[in-house]
Amino acid sequence: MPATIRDIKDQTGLSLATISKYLNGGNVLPENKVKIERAINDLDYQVNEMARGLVTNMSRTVGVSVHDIGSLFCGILLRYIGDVLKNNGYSMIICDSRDDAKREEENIEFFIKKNVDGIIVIPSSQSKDFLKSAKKNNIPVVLLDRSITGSGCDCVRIDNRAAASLAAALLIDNGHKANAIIYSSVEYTGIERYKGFLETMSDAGMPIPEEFQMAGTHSIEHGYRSMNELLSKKNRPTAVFTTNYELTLGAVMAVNESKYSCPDDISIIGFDNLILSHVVQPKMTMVVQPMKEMGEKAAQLILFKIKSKDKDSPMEYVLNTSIEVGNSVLNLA
Amino acid sequence: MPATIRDIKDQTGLSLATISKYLNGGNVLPENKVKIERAINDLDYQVNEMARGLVTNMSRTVGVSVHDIGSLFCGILLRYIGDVLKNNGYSMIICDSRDDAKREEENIEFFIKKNVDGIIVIPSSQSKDFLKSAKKNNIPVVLLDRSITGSGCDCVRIDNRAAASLAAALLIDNGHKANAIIYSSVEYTGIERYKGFLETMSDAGMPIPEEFQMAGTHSIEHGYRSMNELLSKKNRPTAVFTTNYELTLGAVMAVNESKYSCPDDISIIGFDNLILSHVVQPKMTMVVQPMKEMGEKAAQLILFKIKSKDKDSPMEYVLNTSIEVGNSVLNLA
DNA sequence: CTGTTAGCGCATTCAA
DNA sequence: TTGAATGCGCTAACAG
Repeated sequence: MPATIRDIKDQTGLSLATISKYLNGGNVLPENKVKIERAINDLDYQVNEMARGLVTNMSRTVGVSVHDIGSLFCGILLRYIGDVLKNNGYSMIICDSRDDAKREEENIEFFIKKNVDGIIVIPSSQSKDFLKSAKKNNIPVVLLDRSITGSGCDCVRIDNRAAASLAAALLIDNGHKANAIIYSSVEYTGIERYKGFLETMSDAGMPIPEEFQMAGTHSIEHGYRSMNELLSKKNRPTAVFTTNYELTLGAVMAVNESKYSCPDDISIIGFDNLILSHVVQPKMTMVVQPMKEMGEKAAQLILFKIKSKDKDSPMEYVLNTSIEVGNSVLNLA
Repeated sequence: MPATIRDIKDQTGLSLATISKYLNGGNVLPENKVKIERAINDLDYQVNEMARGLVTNMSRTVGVSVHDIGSLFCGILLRYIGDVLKNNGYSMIICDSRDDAKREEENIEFFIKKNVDGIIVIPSSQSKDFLKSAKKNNIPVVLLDRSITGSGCDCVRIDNRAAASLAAALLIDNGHKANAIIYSSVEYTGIERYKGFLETMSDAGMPIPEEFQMAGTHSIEHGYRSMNELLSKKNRPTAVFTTNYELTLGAVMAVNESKYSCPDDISIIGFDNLILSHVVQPKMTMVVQPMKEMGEKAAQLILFKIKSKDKDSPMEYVLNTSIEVGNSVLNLA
């Protein structure tokens, strides 16, 4: 049986209240402090979080629902989220929603049942419906990567349109006039990037023809097939913007297996430099998201909401993307 | 404020004990059952897991420590583990050990502090030291992917030597006599696969020359560099065994960027068909682990250990690997 | 600064 | 089968 606060009381002769106060950071006479610390050490005492939670109505646990736990993007965010939470004494319960709205809603309900103090969601849903049980139970929610209109939740994300504009501007600067985009048309972020890219290109007098707009799923396959299709056209584009990690990976593989080479025959600007650049020749030019900052910010934010019971109007934290310049974009200018 | 069992009592007129009994699956008169169920529905009652845990000394939570939450291998296992646990009403707290033994030990201590009922570890450590606080607190542990000698823990894994032998046998059957291996020399599984491959090749009278034994880290980079090195030799091998997912990915990329092609110039047999085969041409021949079975078995096992308080001598569940035949191995015979 | 007391929500005796 | 009573380990009043 693990030691309880009573055992500390017996060994030190102090009262429960004094010991509890010490445990929660209150002021105690130095001599008593020493006694308590020794007893804790001797008895290998650890606070019973369930008993504490029953009184304080806090579990010191955060639920994290991710749209795909197998994706590198989620995995890396989870790493940073987990670090911050753990350093603050919070544990994270993770549930995978597999890009399924129903599962996502079940995850939130599961979190509530498990008495989490707060929830972080990397959403797959476009609608706010899945959050209703969190709302009802008054549990704070932070959205990561995507915001959801009308959700009333704080959100940490990048400006996807601006990020895509960066990519477009770089291609324009390098003199590319025949540009294509491979994007995910099944998710908010993909569509935003698509819009940002097309708009910037249009504004520059270089609208993207329909045959160079490759819509599809968020997958290596789509990147691979689309790049093959683009390469087989009589009028190939000179540059392609691949709007997420998986699409970039697939596109690069397609080029490498083809008779063409990057950047001599085709330029690529990718998205999310998760690992690819360590491996691929030439070094890829990439739009990069601040993964560490995003994960840490989301974790700090949920901790803040939990502690402050803050009911201010929701904030959007829009972080900056940047371009890591490699050698995958040829300068035609 | 959420409803408590007291509110159910007030509405139904029954006693706390009866309601509690119902909640825990006991027998209650049909009419009372109806009353209770209606009250639960009306009041939107949910059991307070912390209060329940305080009494039962169970948190219905399992800690999962993974060696790298960013890796596809861990991500996919987590998916299956999470499903089984959730379906049984258990939540999973995840901690990343980043392949660091110290972190791994801290993770276990953190789990204990959080009163988990059981622990699943996908270990990075070779030593059992990091498990000591689990031992002391008598918390069951299941190791996944790697066993640790003397740990006294149940374990779910594959037979890595046998798996590598399968790969060797396939190359032999196809008439390959100049074979190379790219492997991870920093982890148990990699070393086992290395040993299995070399042994089978030696037994067949085709020992692997040292210059064809590419030791290194578990990384895409190592696969990439090693394959490049092999390709640049005057006497190239005719086939290469890449012993994990990342190494396979790196090796494939290297070949695709080179003037050589697979399988005409060089055959590859890979490991862990996580996603690669959907994308790469030619379709890869792969040694595959039963990921779903592994994750589910580990989760079922920890649930069993938790419920049974089973103190039998530890078991090793060694699952079968198989080969998925693609077109990446040329038949020279 | 310290001690006494009550009670968080529930499961589990033991009687009835 | 049901009900009344007890306590899991801890925090938070409040009084000293």
